[in-house]
Amino acid sequence: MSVTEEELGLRERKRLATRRAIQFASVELASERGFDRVTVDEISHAANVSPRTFFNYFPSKESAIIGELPELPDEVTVERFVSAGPEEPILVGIAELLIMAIDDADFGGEESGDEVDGRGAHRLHELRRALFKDNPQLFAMRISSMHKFEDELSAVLERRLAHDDPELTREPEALQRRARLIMLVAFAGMRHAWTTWASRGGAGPLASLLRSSFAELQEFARSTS
Amino acid sequence: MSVTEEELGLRERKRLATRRAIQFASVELASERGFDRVTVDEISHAANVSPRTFFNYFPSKESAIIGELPELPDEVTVERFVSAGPEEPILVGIAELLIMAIDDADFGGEESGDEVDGRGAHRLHELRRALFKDNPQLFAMRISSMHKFEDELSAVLERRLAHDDPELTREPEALQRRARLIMLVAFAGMRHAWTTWASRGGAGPLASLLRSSFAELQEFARSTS
DNA sequence: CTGCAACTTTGCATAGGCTGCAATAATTGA
DNA sequence: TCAATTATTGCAGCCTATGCAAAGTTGCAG
Repeated sequence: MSVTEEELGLRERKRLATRRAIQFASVELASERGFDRVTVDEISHAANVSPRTFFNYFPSKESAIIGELPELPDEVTVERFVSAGPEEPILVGIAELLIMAIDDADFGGEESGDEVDGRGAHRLHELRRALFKDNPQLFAMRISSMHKFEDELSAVLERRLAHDDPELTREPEALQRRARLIMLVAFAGMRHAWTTWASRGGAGPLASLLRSSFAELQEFARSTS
Repeated sequence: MSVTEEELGLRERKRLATRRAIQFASVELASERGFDRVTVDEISHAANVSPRTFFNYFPSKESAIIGELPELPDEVTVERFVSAGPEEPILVGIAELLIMAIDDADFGGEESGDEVDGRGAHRLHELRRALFKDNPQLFAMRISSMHKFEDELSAVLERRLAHDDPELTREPEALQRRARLIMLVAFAGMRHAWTTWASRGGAGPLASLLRSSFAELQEFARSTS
């Protein structure tokens, strides 16, 4: 039961609607014509706002298209991951974190569509996925825009590593480096999942492909050590 | 003994010189003022060319700053990697390939500076390294511009995997996916090395940090399997 | 329900990246 | 030395993006 859009004043509801209208227009036009054959003017016109207003909502054309950035799940879930213990394979845990982080509708599985909430949101996500499938450069842009998320994930991994082996906290630098390395490997897994998904024409839920990629990662780790 | 700049006509030598002048001006001005507080006009002026000429040499301001893209070493070296055999740890081999690919001066160790060839090239590389150290975003740009290299490396890894285990060629798709996964992990290692380098203030040769990062990668692989 | 405060939308002006085109200039090879 | 090739440049123009101030909305207290 998401809180979105219930109990909001007219002002905020309008804002939400405008935001979505712009995103929708962006993604739809980019799907039809390609990212750089659409102008902000055209998008704004399709969304019934002035070009200037477009830039009040998004800092760049790109950002209107690539969608919301991932966010770590709630602290309870994070804490469960952190304290899962050293026996629990870390890659599996990370995969689940990522699946949650990257927003069900965008990345995910079932999607019970009866919520009034996500009227257009669902369709927007589908369009965006199709767009990304045909434009790897957009996926690359999306990845590049995740610096903040990278740092957050890195911090969580640090907690996990410290919890698994308290010894490590005696060398904070090494701990941090290790966390960052694992974060980068996780991102490699994410990119891999996406590549696989795209090369198969976008069939199947991304979430399960992500699990597969992380399994292959595990397998590679085994074979190389 | 590099072939560069020997036995070239006046025309090509001028072209080379102009190219370097532009790169130098770009990097120097960006160091002083930051990437987006320098205009192409200013760079062009500093390099004594018209702004229009700037864009005859580089497709974007960015590309003048980030420098040449990495290239795989010669086929002999690549073939040695491909046929190293399954007992040879693949990550070590990849690390050496990367070190060669990313251009000694840019990434590397000693650099015997007595070549007449790299008069300004050496200083340019140093400046660029310093610039990258303080601007992680530029390093990110550089990484993003390596799509072609990613594919090349992926192809080499495919050959290596097929050579190590000919069975794999019976499932070309799986082979390709595996190669790509390893390539992405290798890039993770590269980013990690660079992060470490930058966070330590740019001390020490990048090549050895790359080896360290790949060793940590190996260590992580062992610990997680 | 009125009117003020807070916020949003918009137009306008401007900077800066980037491209096509056509004129001019330099280099090369015969 | 001349003609072909290639390089440089200016110019006009399109597009993204930002600051600023005017005009329009919404929300809320009286």
